[in-house]
Amino acid sequence: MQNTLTVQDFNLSATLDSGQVFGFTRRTDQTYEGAIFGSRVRVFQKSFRICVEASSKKFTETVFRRYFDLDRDLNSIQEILCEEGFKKQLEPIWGLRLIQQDSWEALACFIISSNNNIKRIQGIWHNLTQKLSKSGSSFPNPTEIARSHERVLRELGLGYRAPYLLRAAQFVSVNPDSLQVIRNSDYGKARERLLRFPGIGPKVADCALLYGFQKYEAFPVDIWMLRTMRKYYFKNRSVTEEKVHRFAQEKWGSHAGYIQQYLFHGARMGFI
DNA sequence: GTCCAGGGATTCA
DNA sequence: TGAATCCATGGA
Repeated sequence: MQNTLTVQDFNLSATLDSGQVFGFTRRTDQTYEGAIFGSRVRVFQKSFRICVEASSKKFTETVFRRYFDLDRDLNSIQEILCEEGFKKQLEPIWGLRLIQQDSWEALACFIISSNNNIKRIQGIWHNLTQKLSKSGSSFPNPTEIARSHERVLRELGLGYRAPYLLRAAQFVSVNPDSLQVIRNSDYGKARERLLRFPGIGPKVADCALLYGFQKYEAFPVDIWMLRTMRKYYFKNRSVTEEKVHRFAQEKWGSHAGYIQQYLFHGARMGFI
């Protein structure tokens, strides 16, 4: 499949560089290669035009638009950023969108993400994909990881997170409908379920829920968000992650996830 | 050598 | 309850 489509309020590089997905490699300034639901894709943006090349015929424009959340109206997000006084500073990343990625991939990647950095997580993504997935080009499914061993996962760079990922993979491969159950639950219930897994705490759960289960109330608080929220909403006083989380939930509700993504990426880029 | 990274579990006070 | 400590690993 090769296609060109017209987009509004979409920023490909901000979307793919904002730490929500780890399987994309930047080839040129605006060209990325990666895997979307099992298809290899190459994506290129030039202003309002997107060019997509995919290895599979099953990969359609509809799939692309859903994956990049392109049918969402971002006006309400823009209004909030404006009210909060971030509009001007975050102009360079305007059009950043939350990817609707595969539930298992998001869950697995954010188990790996704990006390880790984005570059290493990307490296581990590629190691797992090359060594454990049948295709060698898209993220291994739960069964493929469950068949592996803790020792192998450690060799691929997971460190102490290896048993966490292994146990999650084993659980999901034995209970194949468990992800769908979480998807069908409301945010609070879904969060409770994820928190029962070893290696999944509040932050990892919120990332998985936001990126992999489309729970837009989720508000992951990592070290960057803690610093940023302290700076703008807590007069630089020390606050707990839990308090920041509660604050954002009450303030932004179902928009919290999107606001978090703009603040997180904006802070990492040095814009705020 | 030391610090840090999209944290979480365990131990200790 | 809340604060310290440990956990693998690689880049800065």
